[in-house]
Amino acid sequence: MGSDPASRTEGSDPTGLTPVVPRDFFARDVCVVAGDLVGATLLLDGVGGVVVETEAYGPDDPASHSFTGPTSRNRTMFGPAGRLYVYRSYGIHWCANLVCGVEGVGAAVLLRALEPTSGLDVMQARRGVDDAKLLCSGPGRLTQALGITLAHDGLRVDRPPFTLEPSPLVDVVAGPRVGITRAAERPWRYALRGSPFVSRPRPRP
DNA sequence: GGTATGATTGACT
DNA sequence: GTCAATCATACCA
Repeated sequence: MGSDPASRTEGSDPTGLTPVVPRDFFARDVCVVAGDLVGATLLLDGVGGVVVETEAYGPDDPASHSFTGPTSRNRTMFGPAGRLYVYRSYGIHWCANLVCGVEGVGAAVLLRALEPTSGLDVMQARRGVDDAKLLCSGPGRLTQALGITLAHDGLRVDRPPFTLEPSPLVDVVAGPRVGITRAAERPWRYALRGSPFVSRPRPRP
């Protein structure tokens, strides 16, 4: 004991060690978190890599699932920050988001791409491809490689089976979001500059 | 009740 | 470049 509660994550920690994710990391503006997540290392059961591409979906955002209010699908978005919001995309893929901001507002960061660093063999088996650039370069590919499904919806990303280790000092670039029709002009897509592992090489014209 | 849409991917021309 | 797969949700009658 004796450490500042504000510097610790919620819940008990049997190790007594300092958590790598500050408790308030996700309780900030969704665009700031989306940028700060670039460079972070995300693992699920030891499988994953470095986040190289994210997108922010905020309140008052016509492109966000939260725009029309809570539903059975998006209720996790309106819960506590730092949890996983998983939804089915195009009836085929899973997409993973990290809930941000003040509880009840409905903001989240879409994980769009990772640079694979751990458990390459597991990801290759799940994806059915060997090329590292095809393992996690896209929101649907990323969830398939890590094994994320609706079963992970609502779980905290800073506790097992997940680990998240943010990393400062990365060169982040921003551009328009991908694959949306509404509010498409907002530059809320963030990526690691020059990374060959992003889902699209450059922002769309 | 029906029908259109989508924060995607992979296969194909 | 085009297009199908596949289904929960949104919207309309």
